[in-house]
Amino acid sequence: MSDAPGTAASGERIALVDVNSFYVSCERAFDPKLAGVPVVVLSNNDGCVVARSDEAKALGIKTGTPWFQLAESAPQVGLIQRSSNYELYGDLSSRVMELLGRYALWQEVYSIDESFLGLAGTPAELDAQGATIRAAVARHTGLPVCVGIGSTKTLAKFANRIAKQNRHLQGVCNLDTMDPVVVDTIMSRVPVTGLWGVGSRLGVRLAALGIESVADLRAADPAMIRRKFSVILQRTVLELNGTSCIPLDDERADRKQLIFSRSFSTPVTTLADMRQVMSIYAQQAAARLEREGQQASVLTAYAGTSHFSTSAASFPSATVRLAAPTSDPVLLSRAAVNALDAQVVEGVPYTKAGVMLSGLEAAGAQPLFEEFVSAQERRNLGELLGRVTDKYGAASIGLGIAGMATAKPEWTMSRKYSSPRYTTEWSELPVVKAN
DNA sequence: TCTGGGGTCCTAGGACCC
DNA sequence: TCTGGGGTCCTAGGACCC
Repeated sequence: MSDAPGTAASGERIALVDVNSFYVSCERAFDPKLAGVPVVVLSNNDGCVVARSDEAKALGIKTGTPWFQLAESAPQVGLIQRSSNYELYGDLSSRVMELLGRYALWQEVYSIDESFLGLAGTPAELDAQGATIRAAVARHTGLPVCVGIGSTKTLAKFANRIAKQNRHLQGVCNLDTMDPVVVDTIMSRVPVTGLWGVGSRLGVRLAALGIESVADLRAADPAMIRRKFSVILQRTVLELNGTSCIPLDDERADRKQLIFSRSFSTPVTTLADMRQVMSIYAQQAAARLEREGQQASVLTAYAGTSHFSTSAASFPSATVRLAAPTSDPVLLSRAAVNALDAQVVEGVPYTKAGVMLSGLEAAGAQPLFEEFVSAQERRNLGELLGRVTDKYGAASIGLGIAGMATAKPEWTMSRKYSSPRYTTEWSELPVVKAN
């Protein structure tokens, strides 16, 4: 088992470390007023709840709740809201990840607030390592983490969930040092949809077979699961039984697609405005592509009306294959604008739009042809735009109809409750006073 | 009035080729 | 009425994740 490809070596265990209520914890790390009170962080456009403090959870607030439904009663219940501040979260994330890496044999950063770590030692030593990691992150970043330890990724994820839900474990759950009878009991109480990889759709289909708890799925026949569901769910069954089959991804593969998508603060109803949207979004996407050293060969431009609107729905979308892989903002912008032109209907209230780039590959290959500008000049232009926007913000420079630095278009995203960029902007550094 | 954004993987089916 | 058998590539859709 432990010698199979992609599994932890003998004696090794997998830890899953994640930050509790990550976005809320980031806000709290810089604003003491937020400690101990219900706090929610909102999605772009201050649309809906994406992170909740324990106190907010205790108020019964669910992830995805639209802010407008909470706004009125918020002052009465003492609920505080923040717009999402991705610069802050991204910066704290990299600090946490760097720190975690110091304690591990290997590390796979799984998301903005989660990392798998390879640990070695006796079960008791692993308990101690978990506590050490937790204390170190708290001391260096002010963020609370939980640590789940198991012999497979799925079990580590499960252990992490147990650590979060049971205060007395003090943030660390090691399945190897728990009484197996207790583990069985917990597994028979946790619904199968609480597992990594089992969502609500699978939950319904599994329930029809009488598989409702984690323990039920662990006891299921892997071959039957494979037949009736998929290899993915079969892997989950095997992993629950201690056989590692989800490979480690310590080398982050290049991404395969890139999406720049936003909802508007006010609907876009004219073709002229939509052209501007497409131009700006495509340039944003191009800038990311440039930063990652990649090129795209396929572009999809899309827009849509509100899913909550009662008037006729409209979801125009067009995909174009580019003449050659590119990260050139000029070409991508032109492609995006042209792609959607024929499908956008004047007068329809579009509430969101996006540009998706796919067929990505590493940059470096020479373009197959040149138009008016040489490839080298184009590269320089893309890099220049990237450098300027990195330094002065996305609105500081743009091509053609996207160059609107003086008047921000009315539809641009709103973030009314944003905290300062404490760690990434000199002028917004927190000020500490000692008395 | 007001409801996010960004990814991955697997599977089935069609186009096309020999 | 009979009307092969593969293989590959691509895409759309479904499901999941944070």
